[in-house]
Amino acid sequence: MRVRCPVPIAALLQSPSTPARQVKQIHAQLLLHDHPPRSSLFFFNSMLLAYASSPNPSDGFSFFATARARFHRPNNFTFQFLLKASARARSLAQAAQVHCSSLKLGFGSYTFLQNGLLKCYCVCGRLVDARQLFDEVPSRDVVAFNTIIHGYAESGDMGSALSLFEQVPDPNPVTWTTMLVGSSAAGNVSAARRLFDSMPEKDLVAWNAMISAYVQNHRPLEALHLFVEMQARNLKPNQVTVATVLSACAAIGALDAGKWIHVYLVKNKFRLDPFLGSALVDMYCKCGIVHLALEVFENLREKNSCTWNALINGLAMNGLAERSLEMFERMLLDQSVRPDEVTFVGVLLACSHGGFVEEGRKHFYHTVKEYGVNLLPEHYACIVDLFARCGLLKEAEDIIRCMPIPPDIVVLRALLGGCRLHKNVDMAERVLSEMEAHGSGDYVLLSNLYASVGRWEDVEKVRGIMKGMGIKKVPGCSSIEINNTIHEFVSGDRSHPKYKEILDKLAELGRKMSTDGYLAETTAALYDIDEEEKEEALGHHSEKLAIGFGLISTEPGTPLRIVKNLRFCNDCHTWSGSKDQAVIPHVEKEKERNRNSVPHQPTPA
DNA sequence: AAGAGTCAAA
Repeated sequence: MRVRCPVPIAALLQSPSTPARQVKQIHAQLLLHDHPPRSSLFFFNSMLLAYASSPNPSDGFSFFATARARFHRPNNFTFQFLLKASARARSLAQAAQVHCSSLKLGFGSYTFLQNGLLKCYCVCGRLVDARQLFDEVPSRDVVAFNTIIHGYAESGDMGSALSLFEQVPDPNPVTWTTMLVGSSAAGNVSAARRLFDSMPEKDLVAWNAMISAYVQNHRPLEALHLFVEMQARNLKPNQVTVATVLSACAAIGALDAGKWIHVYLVKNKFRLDPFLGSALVDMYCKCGIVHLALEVFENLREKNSCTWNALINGLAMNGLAERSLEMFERMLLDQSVRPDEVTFVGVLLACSHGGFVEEGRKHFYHTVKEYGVNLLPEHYACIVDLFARCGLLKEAEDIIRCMPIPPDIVVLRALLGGCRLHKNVDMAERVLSEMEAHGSGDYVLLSNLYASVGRWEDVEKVRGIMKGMGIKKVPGCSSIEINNTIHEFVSGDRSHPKYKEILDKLAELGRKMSTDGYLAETTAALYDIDEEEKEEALGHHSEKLAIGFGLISTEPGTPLRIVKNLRFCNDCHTWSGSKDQAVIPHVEKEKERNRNSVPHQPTPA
């Protein structure tokens, strides 16, 4: 590459899509060619910006240090980009140094630099210092407000965020969106929605933020509603919109909607970046269509660890343990990605589903360390589940005793499940008393265990305790997609306008999946049988993961429902449905909303 | 030439 024509190179450096490798090439070229000092500052600033925006922002500092002479007299842009590098590298020390030099050269009153420093304080979690700077600066523009409001929101201090928000003289869409996202992160979707509705002008980012707020708060149906509304208003979705909506489809198991998005983004020539690729792979896996997930994955030009993780976890979730582990092997061969915590959740899950004790042991004790991955509660849950399921109850319990973090309820439940499976009453009682210390126990499981070893008196005792505590079987909820429309359905609700169609669809899906497990699930859904009968019907399949339809338990007090995407969770030994079913804190509000259907655009031919 | 807000995997 020649450095004869400077302007395109500057443009190249400023473009976020220029790969880091190319930046380095340009860097080398720039150093080779001796530019006249007057024009070179511009290019060196551009280089600096490119480094500051790269995945390794601290390269900016080394570049600045080695090429210091070329920056003969740094200007405000130089400092601006150095501050950007400091913020992205989360380096307060660098920021302070840059700030000092900028003061010496007389840039103290530059608003861009003040805001840059403010940003550094915020991303480093120094909200008190940030606030002090903010209060001292005479020229606070809206960017300064947005920056510190974002800082407060990120740190969970919505009170301070709100009080500043009320002082912004002229809030812009960025200000509103910052508040919206903060409210959403605090779990306050209705506040987020109020902000969204109050925004004088909503741009695409604001729509994306609101859609995302719904997804992140386990309300994917409303996310899809909003997406439809957005299109009705002729707003063109972008990559971000599409990735968010795909995750909503994945969460609710909306396959047709997900396919529609897939067609949409191909037709509109969206670049399949790792974000979109991962979202597609995940959506197809969660909808149980593994071959489409694989097809998308193999055709992706860019993959990152999330993409690999989506597939490895997706295969494991779908019970394809060997394929999942094969993919993991392939990932290890790919030099451009490294396995992380999430990868190993998938790997251990696969071992657990496949009953691969040796392989699980190897990964848990060795591979994880090889790649410097921290063991999370999820990893412990998987390995304990694997051992406990295979009858290695002692080893499973030993792992729990040696955990550097206190065992959570999920790990204990995994062990308890093994106790039940292998009829170890003593250990079960021990585990259960520990679970009670966490404020929860699994009495249904204990009662089943007593029953399985014929200790009927104990069964009665446990049932008595359950009755006394008001514990009863809790109902579930579901959604189902028929003709591009998602219906929410309460199991056994024969007055549902689509009752007949829903039953037909369930039967059709049962036939399509055509394995005993799925059929049993379908049957359970059709006849509205209870948990115990379902377990009977499922037989040995209840030990495996199943994706289909069935009954699900969620919050006490909500009606029994059919759930789509039903799967058996090895970690917690419970049946669960789509993510949004897991948390339903808005029972009252949900009654107010029209929850029966989501219209979707017809799938293009 | 640049600063603030939105996206994927458990």
